[in-house]
Amino acid sequence: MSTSPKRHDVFQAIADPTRREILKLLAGRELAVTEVAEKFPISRTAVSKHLLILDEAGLVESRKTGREKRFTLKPEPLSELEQWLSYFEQFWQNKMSMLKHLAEKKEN
Amino acid sequence: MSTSPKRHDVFQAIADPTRREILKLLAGRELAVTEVAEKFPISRTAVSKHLLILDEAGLVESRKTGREKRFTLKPEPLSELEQWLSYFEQFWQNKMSMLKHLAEKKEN
DNA sequence: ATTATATACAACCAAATGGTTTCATGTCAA
DNA sequence: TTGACATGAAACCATTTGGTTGTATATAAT
Repeated sequence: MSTSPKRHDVFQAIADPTRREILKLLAGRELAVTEVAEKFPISRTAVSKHLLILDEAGLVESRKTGREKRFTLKPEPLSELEQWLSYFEQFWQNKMSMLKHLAEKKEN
Repeated sequence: MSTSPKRHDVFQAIADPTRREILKLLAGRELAVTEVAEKFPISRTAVSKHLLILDEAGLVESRKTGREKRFTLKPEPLSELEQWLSYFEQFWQNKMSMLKHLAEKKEN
């Protein structure tokens, strides 16, 4: 009845860089498996597996329309991450060290 | 010269539940490998490996005093996570769904 | 000097992970 | 209805992961 059997949690789901990219791709727009796969150098099957893992973590939602299955981001489970993170904020006594660290990363 | 060769990033580092627990343990206090290992059902060697991975991700700092090596939390790299998360906040259009999701988890 | 403690290092192992290719099936278009 | 397209599913593979045990070495404590 509930969603997927949840063999993967949010922390595992976002551990993989490809999956993190997929999430960004699906943020806002709805894409079919093939459309997602086009953006990556790996096979459609591999992308499909990543989508399954993201689905198990509740991070994406899918809808079958005709022969394709279209996915969108479902950001809610990220709250668990946010919650986890919030615990550590108290140990960032001086937020400066964090800001400095942030400034050091040019990358997104 | 920089810290460790960083074969592991923050996302991978926090993917494992044992490592997440270790981080909480080290938040605030400084513990030696053996002291950390005592809190887990796994071997000291296994814990030591987890500490190495956390170190590679820059999430802990160690200091050798006599025959022991004492670790503490170094939360700064968590900013990368926070940064990553912040991107998705815009897709949480109504924060209610997030709060609802948070409310559903009794667990910490 | 001897023993106990704290850690490191190496070898090994089973299971999980991230990928592939191949084949089957359902759906759309000519 | 025949072919093209989108996906699913299975089998397989190499590497990584999370763990183990055993051995070595440095530091304390007796």
